[in-house]
This record gives sequence, C-alpha cells and structure tokens, in this order.
Amino acid sequence: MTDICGDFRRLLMAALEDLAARGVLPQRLDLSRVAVEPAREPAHGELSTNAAMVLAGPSRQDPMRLAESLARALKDREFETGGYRGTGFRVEAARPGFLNIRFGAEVWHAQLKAILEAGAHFGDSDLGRGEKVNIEFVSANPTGPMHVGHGRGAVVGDALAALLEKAGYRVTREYYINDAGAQVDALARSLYWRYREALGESLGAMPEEAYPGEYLIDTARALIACDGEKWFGRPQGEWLAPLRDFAVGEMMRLIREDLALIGVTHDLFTSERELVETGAVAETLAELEKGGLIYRGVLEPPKGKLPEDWEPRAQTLFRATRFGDEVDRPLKKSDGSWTYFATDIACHRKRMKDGFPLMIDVWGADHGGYVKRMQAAVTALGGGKAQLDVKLCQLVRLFDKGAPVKMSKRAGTFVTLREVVEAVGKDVFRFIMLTRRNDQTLDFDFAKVTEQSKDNPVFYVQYAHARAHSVMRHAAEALPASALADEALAGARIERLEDPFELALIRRLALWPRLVESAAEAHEPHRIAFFLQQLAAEFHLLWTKGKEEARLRFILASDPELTLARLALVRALALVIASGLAIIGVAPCEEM
RNA sequence: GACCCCGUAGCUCAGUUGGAUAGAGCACUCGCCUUCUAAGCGAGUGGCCGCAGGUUCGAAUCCUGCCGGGGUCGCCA
Repeated sequence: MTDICGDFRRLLMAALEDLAARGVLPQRLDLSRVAVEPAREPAHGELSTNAAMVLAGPSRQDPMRLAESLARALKDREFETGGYRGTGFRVEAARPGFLNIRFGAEVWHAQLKAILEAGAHFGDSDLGRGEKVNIEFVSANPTGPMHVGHGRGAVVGDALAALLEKAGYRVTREYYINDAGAQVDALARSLYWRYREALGESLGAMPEEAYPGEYLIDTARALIACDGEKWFGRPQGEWLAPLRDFAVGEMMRLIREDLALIGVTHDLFTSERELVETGAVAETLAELEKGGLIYRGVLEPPKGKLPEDWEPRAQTLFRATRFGDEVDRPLKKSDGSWTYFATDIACHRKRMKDGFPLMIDVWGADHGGYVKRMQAAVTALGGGKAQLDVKLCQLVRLFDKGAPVKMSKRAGTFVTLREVVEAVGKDVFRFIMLTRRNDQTLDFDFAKVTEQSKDNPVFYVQYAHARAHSVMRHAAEALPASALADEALAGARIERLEDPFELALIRRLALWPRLVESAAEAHEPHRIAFFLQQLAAEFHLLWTKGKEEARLRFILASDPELTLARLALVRALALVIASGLAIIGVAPCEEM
C-alpha cells in the first residue's frame, strides 16, 4: 500500500486526536468530510486538506486559526509513506483555512522506489476488503449476433470487474441469459422457417415477427447436420421447444465467440428459463407475498399519451412504490407466465442468497426506466443489506471518416460487433469504449480510431509504453541485464532525480493508487483511460525535453549513475501504464 | 403528463464525490527534427460551466423551478 494521500491522512488523524486530547478540539468530531487530496495548483503545494474548514463549525473555531494550530500539531511529526520515514514535509495554513503540504524530494524518491518494488501490484488496494461483488453485464438476448452497443456494455462491465478486483473485491462476472420469453419462441419459429427453406421448401417472405438475419441459415444447416429431416412437416408443438433450445445454444455459442474476440469471459451464465423451471421465481414471489408486497390491482393509465389498446385490467402487482418507485409493477402476463421483471427479481434474489452484498448491472440506456423497480425489489428482498447499482451505457454511433455509418436491421446494413472488432482490433475497441463516461453517447470513427497519431488515445498511450521499452532496449546495449531488473533499479541512486519534470512524473505515478480507489468507488472504469492519457502526455513531454536539452536524456553515457536513476523512472512509468492497460484489457505493446 | 440521463471553449469531452485562478484533445496562430522513434512536444487565442433562485466559509458539483436534447412509460427483454 503506497498511497501518499492516504498515508498523510493517517498522520493528520493522529494530529487531530492529539488536539482533541489537549482540549483544542472537542472529542468525537465527525471526520468523514476531512479530505486529503492532491493540490490542483502547484502554488498550493503537493497535497492539501480541508480539515480546518470542515471542523471549524463543529468545534466553534475560526478556520484559519484552527488551520494554524493544526499546522503546528503536524510539525516535526514522523511521516511514513512508501518506505520513507521522516519529517521531510512542510505544512502551511492558507487563506480560508486550507492546509497545504509540501514534500522534500526524498519523499518522491521513496515513492518511486516503492513503485518498482511493488511492480504490477502497485495500486492494489484493500478497499473492497475481499467483499464479494456480482457484476452482470452483456446479457444480450440470445437471438442473434452482438452489435456494437453490446460491445460497449461488455467492455464497461469487464473493465469494471478488473478494476474492482484491483481494489480488493472478489468479483463474479455474470451473464443473464433471457431464454424464457416470447422472443426465444420467435427465434425458434424463425429457425424452423430457415430449416424448411434449407430442406428445399420454397417459402415467401419471412413473417413480420421473425428474425430475418442470415445467421439463422447457418444454424438451420447445423440443425440438419444434427437432426436431419426429423422435424420437417411436424406440428409446432413437437419442434418448438427442442428447436428453441437448439437455437439458444447456438446463439450463445456465437455470443461467447464474439465476447472472446474482445477478451471478455464470464464466470457464470444464469438461465432465466432455469429460474422458472426450478421454481426459483415462484419462491421469490412467495417470499414477497409473505411480506405483503403483492396484490391484485388495476393500475392508473399513464398520463399524457394513452396507449391505443389501453383498458383497465387486474394484474398481479409488486408494491414497488413502497421502495421509491413511481408505480407498482406487474409480475405476471395475462397468459399466466412471468413478466421479465418477475424472473429478474428471482435472479437478483439468487445473487443475494449467494452472498453478494453488492451487485452491479450494466444495461443499455433504453432500460433506464427499469432501474427503480429493480432497486425496489432488491431493497424489499435484501432487507437493506444488499445494494444494487446500475450502470447505463449510452449509444455508440458509428462513423467512417466523419460520415455516419447507416444501420438498419431491416435493410441488412447492420454492423455487428465482430465486424467492428475485426476491422480495428480488440485493443482499439476496448480502449475507445472507455474514452467516454458510460452515460455519454460515444462516437466511434473507424478511420480515427485506427489512425497512428496523437489524436488517437489508444495509440498515444500504447506509444508511451513502447517508448519506455525502447529506452530500456537501448540501455540494455550498454548495461548488463542484471542492472536493469526492477529490483536492481529500485536500488539505484534515485535521489539523483532532481529535475522538476522528473519529479512531476513521479508525482503523477504516485497518484495511481488513489485513482484506482476513487474509480472503483465510483464504479467508473473510464477514469483509468483518462488517467493513462495524462500519464502518457507527461512522459512524452519528458522525452521531448531530452530532445531539447541533452542533459535531460534518459541515457547519459557520461553518467551511469544518473542513467540508472532515470531508467528507474522510465521503468516505473511502464509498470503503471501496463497495470492501467491491464484493467482496461489492452495489451501493453513493447514496440509499435 | 411522469420518470431517468445529458447540457462545461467554435467542435468532442474530462472535472479527483463541495474546495482555492474551471481543464484536455481537435480546430486556428506561432515555434521545436546533426541526438534514446517528430508516430512526438511547447506557446498563444478561446468560458455568464443551459437559465433563475436556494443551501454555506466555498457550488460546474448538492436542493427547487424553468429551458433545450435523448431515453423510457400496464402482459418487449
């Protein structure tokens, strides 16, 4: 654990306790709003804390005077971070009541050493304390190949999972297969149509509700290879279920293949149909019933535009309004089968029973209207112990050289995830999917994302990593490999690094653990991608400084000691970029 | 009509969970290749953070009400 903000916070807390013991501060103050963060302005030092301002009110003191007492209380205390131990910092009170903290270079040197010692584990956190988290993502209907929007959800979910793992959670990646509703029956009928067609029957246009995609032609061939003409001419009652299962199986195989293309694998596939057939849904309903949360009733018609066929109907309803939803929600269709909501409640209940206090669902933004009712159900069944966060992913719009790529399922100009990934590669796809917040629409331009220039963030970051390795390769020509190993570099005379740009890079690297934690807490993996871009920029800058001023070059034949110190910095940069890319799921290439 | 998301530089977007003088990329202007990859870097121009109130030491961030864009709205998933 090397988090300089966190480490300083501990020191600050000790000082606050001391002030409380001396009667300067009241006992048992609420310290939750006290923050130690990196300063935004260089003029404000390197870290700053709002402690005095936050505590001024409750302790009835002038913030500025409190800040000054705090500064005194901190003076000459021992500070421990990343292997450093000493008093190499200065604290000063500033204007409204901030405390600005400055460090001697030795503190940053220790940070760099600690990074090299931690290696790929630098930034690991125990924020999650080994708590179990379930992340449900993708969960595309098993009725056809995946499109780009599914791909976005896949990357967001998978990167979030990796991020939470790095932050100390035990993560289960789950795919919920919607294989129980009407749409998989439609899939079976579509397959049957393709089956008859493949067996030589001449048919007209496909029915309206059918899935017209050509992928089912292959599935029909596979079916023939498997079952021959067994189903031909038989009544629907005989073939519907077996063909549905066959089709869903094939679709899931396709989907897994597509996911494998972008490096996504799930730990758990849960079948909606199984939840129904094993009685898990019925059990769930019984449990709600016992809690008095289910009733038969008629819903108010929606205000504003009234649906054409609206008529008052008595339905089986869940009292979602008790838990913050706008209306109570139906659990059964008029044919007696479960609604999607009912089975989904059962799915979340299963997760809670499996011991997940935290569940995260990654959905498309079109499901936004569904969030409250699902959270209501989780609250109702979890007794407040379980929590559900839903990440909604906005649309991905495809462009090529600035022109929108027109897509229509009907017209057949439908771009699948596979096509996109085959065109641009897994790494580009994954990185670009994280260059926007999940709730922001994302423009994906084939030309731009494959461009090798600084305008392309994927390239920009990978290039920084490759450059670092390029330096190491050059160094290896003059220095023995044993001197370039991480352990050896950790022992280099790092204190020789004195240039402000070098120290600035170390400072940025030292923020990595804090960034991992805040991104994990916010469930926002895109922050990793943005951090890597900043880090890459800082490194490219340093590189160019070496171009301009020979004394700033990494490799100096005249000064092997300084060379090794700089290589330590270069190596640390490569480590952090690689560990960030690992979360995003992008390969850190060593050559471009 | 209700609910959810979004609104930040001309464009595309970040903004460390309420901090100090709001940032980056593109575009535009001007600079930097005898030297580890110029596939890069620097400088400059550019802002009523949609509008109006409120909360407090302090608001792009939290609350309320509007305006604009998108999504959703009883047996689709």
